[in-house]
Amino acid sequence: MPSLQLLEEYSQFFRLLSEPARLQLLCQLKQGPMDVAALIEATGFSQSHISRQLGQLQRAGLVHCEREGVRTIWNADNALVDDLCALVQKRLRQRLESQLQQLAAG
Amino acid sequence: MPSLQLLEEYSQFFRLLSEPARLQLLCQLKQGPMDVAALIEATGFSQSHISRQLGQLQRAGLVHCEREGVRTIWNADNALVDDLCALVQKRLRQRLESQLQQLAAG
DNA sequence: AGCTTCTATGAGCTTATACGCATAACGGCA
DNA sequence: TGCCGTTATGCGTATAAGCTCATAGAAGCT
Repeated sequence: MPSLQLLEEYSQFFRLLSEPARLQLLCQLKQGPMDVAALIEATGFSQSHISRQLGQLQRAGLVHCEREGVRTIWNADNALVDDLCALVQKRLRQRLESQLQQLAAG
Repeated sequence: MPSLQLLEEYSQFFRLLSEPARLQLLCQLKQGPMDVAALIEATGFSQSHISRQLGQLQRAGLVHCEREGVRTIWNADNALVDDLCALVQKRLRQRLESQLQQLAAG
């Protein structure tokens, strides 16, 4: 069994992804590098909120930024989140299909 | 890009895994079916706490239970969490190795 | 240097939830 | 039916974190 410390690290990582706002920012950045103004436009979040969430994602190494003059251009870094989401999506689909079958059978 | 609703579902799922206690319970059950008394013994959590966390995992379809007389025997249901944790572990290792290299290079 | 624009952060409010205590609900047994 | 052991749940508390407002910090321009 994984150590408690490792479980703690896993859970911290999953916690990052447990916030829709952060997932949404990640997905936006997957489309391509963007500055904060574009993220505000795309998501409707406040500037400070976006800044904080990006900070968390950055500390986890999921995004990085390059300063371009006065603007900060943010990039998504890693395919991991896509893979994780794909697995979860597959699971969600399976569950719904299973529920559908039960409904049909009942 | 995934819809906001789908992102919400992803995040709810990740939130389940964002609590060390739940991950720990899942890992224990991966070892084999157990009743609540055994889980209390193994984790040190209170009975009510365990009951609630198992309830959440059950609603997500990650565990299920069979009543055996007065006891409830719990089982882990799905390999998904193992896969997710494996991916995250790989990522954590990569990051640590990268930091190590930077330290050596600096 | 002073002004403007863009981003990061401290302070505070609010909500969500983990966690324990007490107790209710439920199943088995005499 | 009454009692006991096991699990679920209402309630209260504490803490973590999202979110906003205001403001500080940083970068470019004149």
